[in-house]
Amino acid sequence: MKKVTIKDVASVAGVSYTTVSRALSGSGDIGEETRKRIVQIAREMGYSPNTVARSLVARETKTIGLVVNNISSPYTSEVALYIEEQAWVHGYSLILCNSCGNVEKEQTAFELMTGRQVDGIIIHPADEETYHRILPYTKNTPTVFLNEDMGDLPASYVTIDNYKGTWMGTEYLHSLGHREIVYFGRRWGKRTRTQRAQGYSDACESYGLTPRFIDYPHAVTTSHQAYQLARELFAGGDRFTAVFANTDVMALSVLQAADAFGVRIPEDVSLLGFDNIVFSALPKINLTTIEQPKQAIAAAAVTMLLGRIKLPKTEHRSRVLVPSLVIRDSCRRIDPPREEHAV
Amino acid sequence: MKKVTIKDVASVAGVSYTTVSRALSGSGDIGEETRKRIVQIAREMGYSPNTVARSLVARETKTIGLVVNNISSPYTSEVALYIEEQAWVHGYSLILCNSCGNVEKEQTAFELMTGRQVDGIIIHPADEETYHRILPYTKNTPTVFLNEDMGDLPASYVTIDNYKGTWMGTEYLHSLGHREIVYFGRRWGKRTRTQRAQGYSDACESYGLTPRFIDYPHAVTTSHQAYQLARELFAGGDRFTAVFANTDVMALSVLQAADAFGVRIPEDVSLLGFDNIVFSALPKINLTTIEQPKQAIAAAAVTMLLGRIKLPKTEHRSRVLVPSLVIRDSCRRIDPPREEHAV
DNA sequence: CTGAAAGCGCTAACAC
DNA sequence: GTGTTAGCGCTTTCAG
Repeated sequence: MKKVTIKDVASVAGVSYTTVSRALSGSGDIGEETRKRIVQIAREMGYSPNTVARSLVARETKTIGLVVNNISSPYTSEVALYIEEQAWVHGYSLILCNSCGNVEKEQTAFELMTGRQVDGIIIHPADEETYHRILPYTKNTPTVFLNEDMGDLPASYVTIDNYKGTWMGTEYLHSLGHREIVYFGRRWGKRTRTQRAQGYSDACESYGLTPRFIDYPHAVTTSHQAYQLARELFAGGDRFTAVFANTDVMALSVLQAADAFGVRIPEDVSLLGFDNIVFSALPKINLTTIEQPKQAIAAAAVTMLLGRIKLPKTEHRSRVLVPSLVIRDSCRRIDPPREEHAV
Repeated sequence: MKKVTIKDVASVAGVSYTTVSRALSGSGDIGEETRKRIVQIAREMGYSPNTVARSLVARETKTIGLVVNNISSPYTSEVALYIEEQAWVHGYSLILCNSCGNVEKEQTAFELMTGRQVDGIIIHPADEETYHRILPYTKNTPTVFLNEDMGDLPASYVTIDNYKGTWMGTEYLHSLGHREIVYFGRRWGKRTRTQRAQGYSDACESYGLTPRFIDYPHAVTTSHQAYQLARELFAGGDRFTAVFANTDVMALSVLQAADAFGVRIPEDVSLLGFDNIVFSALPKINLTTIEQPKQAIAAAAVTMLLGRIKLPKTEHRSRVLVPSLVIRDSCRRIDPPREEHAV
């Protein structure tokens, strides 16, 4: 089954293959008569253009790379869906790669993708180190970072205001009368994580509360590991009236552990998540959470990347979208123990 | 920022660019001395091979296309993760495309992907019509169908025994004493769907039960639409003691609707799902379901595709994996109304 | 309006 | 061992 090329069409049509190229790419100077005839013949012969060859001369592949930690994470897969849709609309295809939270694999992914001449890359970085690791590749390939505030680094990114998100969440819990809130699943290594922890921490301070953290040692959230950690939380015997989870997936694990320990949510302890994945809206889950505007994030990332592909020289830009509080049923009002009345 | 090519390296090294090619691709005849020197120079110059050019001559891209209905579906994204991992292990990259359950878009995706010279394609078809629509492309590009029994059609596929799955589920419900089981979310257009419905239907018949179907008119499952349908189910006032949902996502919607109507699961009605997505294991969800071995499916699909890429002439093959029952808490034993005792 | 020729970056015969 | 040459499929000057 040999594939039919432009030359095959040319010889059948009895013209030079240049003419065929022109007829097919619709570029300018060609007789309407011959054009139609060639297009017709090409169709009959089942011709389909070889994009690889075309890319080689055009020096663009109309392909963008997407590297994420884990495509099966609900948050990520939802964003990936929107990114693919946006890319598609603009005539771009997606090459997907899971880094598994591994910086080495991120680097390999960049090597592979730049080798494949992708026009640009969107990366949800695994770690703080990521930036430096992939820096050499970003010199030649426009890159936008997803969900990560790159601060002063020369990098384009779109993210949300994580600091504000956790502040907002803490504020909400405080307004419900909670004074003993533990932050579950703090991690290190990325600004996003630090900022989330910081927003909570600063809010606590401003309300005169003592921040308390449960740190999560692993790079990628797995339900199982988060569940183990949540068990320790409840087994620890510490006092707290609310837990603010670093992500919805973690919150779900807390929910599960609470269930195992006979702790009722929200009667015994309130639970607040972050991300607003679809399953958080489920009945009996009904997780109150901080929403990330996923569709807007995806659209902004694609738009930004396409902009940089067109004008690579432009200064780096950033878009910081705002999260919002989605109130469902996992947090309840309680009577604050001492200082003051609930608002 | 011009990219450095093999020629640049050659001129710096003072050799012909063929030599550089040989040095870099490590193929055979070249002096160990010069090889090392060239590799060194290439590294210093930041050379990175242009895979596009290489693909053009090699006539392979080491890329496989993956087209799915919706990457954000939990089942799909999990399978996609495993597929990407498997592909990666074998040195292949993934081009991802969402068909959104749309046959037109599937066709466009095939056109695009074959144009990009992918070495093969894995497709989770949207519809029965899919096969015929993409047939012309499969002539030149090895294709394996995912999650769809292609029957006698000349096509390679890996799927599970859906018929057995629903039979097994129905049998289980029957064994718990259920005699009025409704099948929620039957759809048309794919064998998979028909087979699921049929397994249930035949099992009912063999147990002397009357099959009852709630049909789902849409192509892609959205929680919202499934929820609406589930509401109608409970609003209808029909009698039933168990519902067997076509997918876990649908089961979750049933759960939600039940909640809204004050119907308790499993006290008032038992609920059985299909797929075993991660969230079904959640506390308070704890959905009993038919498990699809996702990792095995992914591995089989990649293996099969790679096999066909290597030997395209081979006869079409199929792998039909077996589903299994995962018992959790959403189905309970009841006293059968009349005929006989529960086992 | 159409054809000839060059070349995108790389590999693979085939010489030397 | 290394260089020369051709060519993968296509687009794009540049002539005519």
